[in-house]
Amino acid sequence: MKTRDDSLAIVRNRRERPAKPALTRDGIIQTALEILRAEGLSKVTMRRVAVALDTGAASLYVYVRDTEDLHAQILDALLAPVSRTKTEGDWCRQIKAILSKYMEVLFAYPALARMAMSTPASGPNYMRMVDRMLGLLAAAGAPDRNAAWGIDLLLLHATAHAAEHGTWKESQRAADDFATLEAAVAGADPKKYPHIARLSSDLMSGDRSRLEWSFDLLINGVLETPVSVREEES
Amino acid sequence: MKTRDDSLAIVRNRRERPAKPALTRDGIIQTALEILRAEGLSKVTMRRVAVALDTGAASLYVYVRDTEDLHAQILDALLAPVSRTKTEGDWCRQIKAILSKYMEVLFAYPALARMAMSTPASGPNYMRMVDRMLGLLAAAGAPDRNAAWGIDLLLLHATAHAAEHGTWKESQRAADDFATLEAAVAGADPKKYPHIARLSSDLMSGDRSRLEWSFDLLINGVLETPVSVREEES
DNA sequence: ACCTGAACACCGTTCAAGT
DNA sequence: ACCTGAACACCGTTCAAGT
Repeated sequence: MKTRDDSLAIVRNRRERPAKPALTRDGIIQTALEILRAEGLSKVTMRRVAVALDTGAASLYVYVRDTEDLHAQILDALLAPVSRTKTEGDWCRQIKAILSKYMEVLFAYPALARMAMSTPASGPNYMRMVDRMLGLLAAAGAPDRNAAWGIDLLLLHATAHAAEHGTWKESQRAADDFATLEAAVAGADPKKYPHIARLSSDLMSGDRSRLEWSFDLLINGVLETPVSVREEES
Repeated sequence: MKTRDDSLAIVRNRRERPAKPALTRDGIIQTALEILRAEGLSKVTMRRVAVALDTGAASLYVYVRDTEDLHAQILDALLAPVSRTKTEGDWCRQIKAILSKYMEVLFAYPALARMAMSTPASGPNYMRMVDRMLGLLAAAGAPDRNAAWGIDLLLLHATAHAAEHGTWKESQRAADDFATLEAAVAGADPKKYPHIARLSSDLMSGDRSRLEWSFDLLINGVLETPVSVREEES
C-alpha cells in the first residue's frame, strides 16, 4: 500500500512547509502547552511532546532534564501573566488579587499544583510574583521575617488548596470519592465519631467564603504572629 | 534445563508451605505496606504487589478500585497509630501532638502526602483522627464553624508542608532543585528582585521554628478569626 | 553539540475465559 | 464471585551511533 507514492508525498511536504523547525527549549514548551490545554498534564509526556515535534523522545533531553522539569517549566510559563497582574487598592486587596490569579491557573490545571508541591519553584515568573508579594507585605508593615515566612505560607496554602479542590472537580474518580466522603460525614455514627456527627453540616459548608476566611486568617496571622514566641493558653 | 524436575519441585513446594494464602483485602494492604517500607511508594504498583502475592495484577481489582485507591488504603492503615496517639496537657499541646504524629508518617512517605492531597480521605483512621481534633478544638472554645473549617485548614497545611519538605529531603533531584533555588535567592539581582534580595536570609531561615510559627498562627487564627466578616486594613 | 532509533525495563487496566 | 493469562496501549530514560 504505502511505498513509492508516500515517499513522494513526504518530499512534497518538505517543500511546502519548513516541516521541522529546529528544536528549541521554547518550541518544546510551546508544544507542551498546547498538549496541556488540549488534553491535560497527564498527556504531556516526553514521548507525546516528541511526536508532536516530529522527533524522538530522546532528543528532548538536551533541553529538559526530565519529565518533572518539563512540567515545572510549563508552570513557570503559565505564571508569566500572573507575575504581571495589574492590581489596585490597598495592599491587602492587591495581595489577594495576585493570589487569586495564581490560584486561577492552578485550578485550571490541578495536576500542575500537585507537581508544584514537590518541586521547589525557581522559575523567573515565580520569582517575580514572589518579589511583588514580598513588597506588598513589607508595605503593610510586616516585619522582615514575617513577610519572608508569610509569603511561603500563603503560596503553600494557595497551591495546596488548588491541588485539593481542583482535583476534586476535575476527575470523575475524585468526585466519586468526594461523594463517599460527604456521605461518610453526613451519616457519621455519633457513637464512633461524635464530633463529626455534631458538626457534619459545618464540615461540608462554605466554599468561596471558606477560602476567603482562610486567607484572612493567614494574612492577619502573618502580620500579627510574633516569631519564636510561644503562645500560652489562656 | 527445566522440565521434569521443576514440576516435581513445584509439587513439593505446594506440600511444604500453604504457598498461596487466599487473596484478601488485608493481605493485599499488608504486602503493599512491606513494599512501601522496603522500596517506596513508587514501587507499590499493581503489578509489583501482584507478583509479591504470586498472582496477576488483574486479580487485585476485586479488592482495590485502582492504584490510587490502593495507595489511599495504605495511608489509612498507617494512620491507625496516629488516631490513637496518647496525649496529655492542654488542648493546644494535644492538638500539636496529633499533628506531629500525623506529619511524622507523611514525612516518612512524602509521596503519600502528595497522594492525600488529590484524594478526599474518608478512611476510618482518618475519621477517628479528625474526630479527636474536632473535640479538642471544641473544648478550646472554638465556635462550631471555626472548628470545622479549622481542622481542614490544619490538616491541609500539615499535609502540604510534608509533601513539600518531605519530597525535598527525599530525592536527589529535589535536593538539587532546592540548591538551585537557594542559589537563586541568595544571588537574586536587587534590580530585578529587590525584595527577594533584601530578605534573602529570612527567606531560607528557620525550619523547626518556622513550622512552629505556622501552626501557632493557624491555631490562633482558627480560634480568633470571625467567619464571614471581612477584615479592614488599619 | 545535537539528534536519532532502538532497546530496556517497566506501567495500569480490560476482557474473555476459566473455576 | 473470584481468579487468571494475555493483550492493549502506553510510559521514562539510556546509549551507541550518526551528523
